[in-house]
Amino acid sequence: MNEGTDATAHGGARGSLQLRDQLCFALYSASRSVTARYRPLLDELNLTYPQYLVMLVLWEQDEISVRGLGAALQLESSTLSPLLKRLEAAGLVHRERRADDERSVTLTLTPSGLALRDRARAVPLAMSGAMGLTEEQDETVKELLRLINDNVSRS
Amino acid sequence: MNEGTDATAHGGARGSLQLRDQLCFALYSASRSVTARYRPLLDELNLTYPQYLVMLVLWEQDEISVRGLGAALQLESSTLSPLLKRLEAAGLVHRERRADDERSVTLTLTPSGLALRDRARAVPLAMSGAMGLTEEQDETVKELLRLINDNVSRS
DNA sequence: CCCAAATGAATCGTGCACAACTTAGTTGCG
DNA sequence: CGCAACTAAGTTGTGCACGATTCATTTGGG
Repeated sequence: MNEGTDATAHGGARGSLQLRDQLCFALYSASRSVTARYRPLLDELNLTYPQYLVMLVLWEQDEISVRGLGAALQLESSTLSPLLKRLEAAGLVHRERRADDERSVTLTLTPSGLALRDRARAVPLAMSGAMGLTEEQDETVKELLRLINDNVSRS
Repeated sequence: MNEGTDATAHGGARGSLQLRDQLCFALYSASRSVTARYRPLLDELNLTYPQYLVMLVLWEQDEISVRGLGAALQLESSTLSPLLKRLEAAGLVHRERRADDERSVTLTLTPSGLALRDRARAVPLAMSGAMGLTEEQDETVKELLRLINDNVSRS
């Protein structure tokens, strides 16, 4: 009814200002919903969602620099430094300046951090169930999200 | 090579702890990239990304309660209250207690807030270009994101 | 060798998100 | 009517995100 006021209101929603047409909102909204759904699972592990992502990286590749972690997660040191301090305070991660380059800090898992991996194994499957996508939909959306990420990050 | 340690390492990635297999990370990561890409566009309008979303709602439906806005954006009053104060301070939004229910606050656009709509028209199209999806991919990913959102929010 | 540029991490300030709580106002039931 | 349950906003505390800046260290060119 109010489409007359929109420049491109003829089905193609690319230039619309309507919230429901915006891919960005679908993305923002789904991301927050998913994070919220993770929360109770991660509470069991005493991790926040970004902390969980950091642990995923470390479980995959122990001994990594803050810089390398930032590259993997696309996060700045200004985000990671305080987060890593909290993980260190929780006894999951050890931080140490590199002997051969004092600018760099090497992250390693403590025994406790390594052990947490076993308790975390149930998390991805539980979440996959909550999302309720078929294997094919799951792959499709992951591919499209990575495409968006690549296109938008480029330049 | 380290797939032997994963419970379900045979192609199906549903239960993997590897970062690149996680839909949640693709989602989180794409969402942040897209928001970052919006930033310079929205700086022109002196809006943050969540503020822009609030303005989208108000441009679509002027006169809405904080509660209604929260329902539209799936955000709590604890997030919206300070954000709306900033929009009011910027002279874009007017807040007023309802006469017939003093608990409720009605939001309306100021002339300046209404005028901003014209300057915002270019934003969605510019972003659509930056994301670089075909019309079909755009629709597909929006549908799947809404499906995820629905499934994950349910219960 | 020296010093300017570059690099890696951390710090600071602003603005979300959200849980837990508070305050004020409304409603409905005995 | 009276008051307990409920509702709408707002406040507080914690933890991201990120730009801008700082600090220590390393590197490379003259």
